[in-house]
This record gives sequence, structure tokens and C-alpha cells, in this order.
Amino acid sequence: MSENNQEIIVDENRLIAERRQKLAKLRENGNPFPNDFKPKDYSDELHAKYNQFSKEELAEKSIGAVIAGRMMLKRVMGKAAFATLNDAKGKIQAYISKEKIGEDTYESFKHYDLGDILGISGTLMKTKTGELSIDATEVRLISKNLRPLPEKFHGLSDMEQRYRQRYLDLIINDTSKETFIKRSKIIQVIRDTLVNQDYLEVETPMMHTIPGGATAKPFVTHHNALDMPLFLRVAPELYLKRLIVGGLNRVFEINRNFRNEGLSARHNPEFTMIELYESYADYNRMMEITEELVRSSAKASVGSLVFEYQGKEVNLENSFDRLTIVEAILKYNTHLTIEQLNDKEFLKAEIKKLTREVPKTDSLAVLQLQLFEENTEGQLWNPTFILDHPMETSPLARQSDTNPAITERFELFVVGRELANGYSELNDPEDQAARFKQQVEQKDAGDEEAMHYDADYIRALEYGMPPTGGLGIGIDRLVMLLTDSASIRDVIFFPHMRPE
RNA sequence: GGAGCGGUAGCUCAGCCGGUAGAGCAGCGGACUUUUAAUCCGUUGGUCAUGAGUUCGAAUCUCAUCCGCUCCA
Repeated sequence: MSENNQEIIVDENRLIAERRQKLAKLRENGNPFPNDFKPKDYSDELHAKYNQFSKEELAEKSIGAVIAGRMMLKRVMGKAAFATLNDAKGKIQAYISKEKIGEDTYESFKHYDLGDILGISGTLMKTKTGELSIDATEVRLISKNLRPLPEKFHGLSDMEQRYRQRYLDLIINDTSKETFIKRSKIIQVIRDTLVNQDYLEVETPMMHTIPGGATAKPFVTHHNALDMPLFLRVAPELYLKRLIVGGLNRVFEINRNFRNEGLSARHNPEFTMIELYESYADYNRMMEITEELVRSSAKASVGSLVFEYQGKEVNLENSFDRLTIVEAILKYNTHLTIEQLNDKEFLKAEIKKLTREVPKTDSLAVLQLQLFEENTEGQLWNPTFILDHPMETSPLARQSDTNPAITERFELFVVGRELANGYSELNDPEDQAARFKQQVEQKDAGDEEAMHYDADYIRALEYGMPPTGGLGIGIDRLVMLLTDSASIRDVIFFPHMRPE
């Protein structure tokens, strides 16, 4: 016996037992799961093509239709019935009369359950209230449902069940299905936009021997044959830049990252990022492409550059604000002055007031960043690029040519949340080696999130990496924004949950 | 990790200052040939998250645990 041999969950009740009996009866009369019914039409196309015709016109045309879908509503009268079927594209009503389908089939149909998957062929008609319907000449059970669906009017609202049994959520809640269709469209338009600009989509390792590319705690796993630890990647950055060294020039990867942190409405341990790198570009070019990708995503999903997020308007029409950290603090906290923001002691006191913790750093730029995170970031509703990140917190970014304390880096904030992060890449191998050493010192001093020294990455840079711009966008957060979703769990099919 | 809220029929919910549980939908049986959450009549269905405690008696009060949501760190 395998140790994985789990106890089979018995989750049966009378309703399911009744349906199992129905199924047993169906088996006596043939296969209740046939695979020879082939739908020819989709509900949305039928509506699009034929809604325009009147009841009389449709009757005259006698247009055939063949659809398959899940029965969601059923209204049986004496000798005729209506059923609402959901297919992948929408829903359509069928009119089922004993007269047309015969007594036996009608009797069988009366015992079909909500949730059964049916195949229906017939001719298109309109009811007296004008609803396009299929006047059935054939009704077949294609797949028997054994578990009663959630309530037809209130649907499924229990969040836990919606996340754990997403299939049910998708069956019942149209908005959930729409959200995931939008997610797919967003990823598709990003992919198309980049490929059209000569970008190459690539795949790099998900399992790293040295975790790198971001300051975050990794998940650890173990390779048995090699008897060594492996780390699920926290970011693909260092591998993608190796490809830039290799001369691929423009690359991107849309894939999962894994970070060993807490769960929240904005954090799932695995999440999807796009990272892209472009040779001979800098962070200004990266800001341009960020705007382009966010706008095209909005058009592909929302259909507009102006929309609501959680009841408040977001406007992507104007070019996004660009503010340095200090400028942003001053703009959104008008009681503060530039003198105060250049005063380390003032900053420390202010941060302590907001967080009740004394900042550990003595760097002016880092103190400014910490204050920004506390009192400004949450206020950035319409898209805003924040520039001039401190050296210390940007170990892979190119130092500013004019101010050695800061880097050529930006973060994009929308609806008070970080959405994207980009910079001019650090391509000086000696500078990068020094930065890695600094990170290692921080790690030795107890900072679990500090980076490791990646000697092969330094070796790659020593072969020469062209000046490069790089960008990462959190896909889940972008989808949240464009689908008006409050939680990251609403845009990930199967968000991480504790076991039942 | 902390705080608050929640977990009652398949689903959506009521019941909660103690007296062993209700509705609607779904299901089952019946009526009904144009319904739209169809309607009408009848009817089945419960480990009240789990465990302990208080009590003559606990869905209800107390404690612990599990799961979820929200906020904070």
C-alpha cells in the first residue's frame, strides 16, 4: 500500500443517491455518456445572427440549429417545456414539446436534472415574448449530472467553495467566467504587442540553484539524484539577462514566480509576471512600453481607457505621471517641505510615527522611500511612475549618471498598488559584483530576503552585456485592475488554500 | 503572527439573552402546450464546522481547535 493512499472523501447525500439511481436506469437503456453528438452552433452566434428576425420570418425560414450545453433552468408544463442551456459562449432557450419529440423522449426529459448536459437539435423560433429559442426535434442526454447545482437565483456566493471548486463557480457565475476570459485576452494582447515589436518569447528555469532576481524568500525543494537543494524561482530576471548577453536582443517571458510569503488579497504564493528585456533601451523606453502594454490590455479587456475600479474611476487616457519619490511625497502630502525631506532625523521621526518602528537605515534615499511607502503610495490612484529609487534597494539597476545615490529605476503605481517595476539594467560586471557582495553582507547580518552572490551571472556580464532596459509587470494585479476584482484570488483559477 | 466577522438542508439564508430546527430554491409525487427565478397542490431532506465545558436541558452561553473573509503587522 502506498503511503499516499488517501482516504476517499465520502460526500454523498440523498439527492446524489437519487441521481445515481436515475443514472443506473439510464445505463440499462444505453450509454448515458455518449460521445457521438456534435454541436454545430454556439448560442451567442445564433443570437447575433437571428435575433433580428421576427417570429413570422423565422417560422418561414425554418433554420436548423444544433447545440450542446448544460441545462441551467427548466420549466415543464403539461405537454411542453422550456429549458435554458449554457454553452461556452452564452445561453439559449429550447422549447421542448411532446408533439415534436415524442412521448418517450418527453417523459425522459422530464426527469433530466438541472446540471445535466444535453444535446438539442431543432429549428429556430421566437416565443410570443420574442425570445429566440430552439424548437427541439431531438433532445439527448450527453452527460449526467450527479451533484445538484447551487441555487438558480442566488447562485454560489460562498467564497471558500468558489475558490476550492472553481468549476462550480464557472458554471454558475457569469462574471467569474468573464474575468478569466479577460485574463486570457490581456495575456494574449501583451504577447501580440511584443511579438510585433520583434520580441522573442522564451522560457527560463523555474528551479534555480541560486535564488535570484528579486529580494524575496524562496520555496526550497530537493533534487534526489543530485542530492542538492533547488529553489523555485522568485524571478526570471538573471536568466533573461543572460539571454541578452547571448545576443537575443529582445526577450520576454510570461510565467509563474514563487515567493514564500504570507497570503492576502494581493498575494498568492505563486503568481504570474511578465518580464521583458530590450537591448540598447533604457528605463525611459521601458516606461513607454509599460504605458503601451497597460493601455492595450485595457482596450482588449474593458474596451475603454476609462473604467471603474471598486467604485472609483481610473483614467488611462493621459500619459502617466512621472514623479521622483520626493516629488510624489510633496505632491500628496502638502504639509511637508523639501527641507524636511532632506533631513534624516525628521524622516526617521516621521516614519516612526507612522509605523511605530525606528528605521534601521541611515541612507537619506532609503528613508525617503520608506516614508513614501507609508504616506504616499496608497494615494496614487491614477497611474503614476515613481522614479529615483535608492541604490541600496535596487541591486540590479544601473546607477544614475548624475546622482550616485539613486538608480535609473521606476515603479508604476495604480489604485494605490505597485503594478510594474523597471530599470536601466546594470551591465557593469564589477559594479554588479560589488552590489552582490553588499547583498551578501546584508544576508549575513540577518536579512533573509537579501540576494545571493551569483558568480555565473557575473561571469556572463564579464562577456559584455549591451546597455539594456528591463521591465516586469504583475499580470494578476493588472487583471485585478481591469476586471474590477478586489482580491487576487478572483483572478487566479485555483488560488492557494489550506487543505480542507 | 494579531484583531474583527463568519461556518445551520445540495444552494441562498432565518433562528442565537438556553426548552433538541425553519423558509425559499433544488429534489420527489401530481396539475398545466409559449415559460422567463414559470405557476398551483402535496411531500422528503439536518453529526446546527469539530471537540470539550456550564446546565435538568446547548444551534444558542464558555473555552479550545479547524476552515474562510476583511483589516493590521
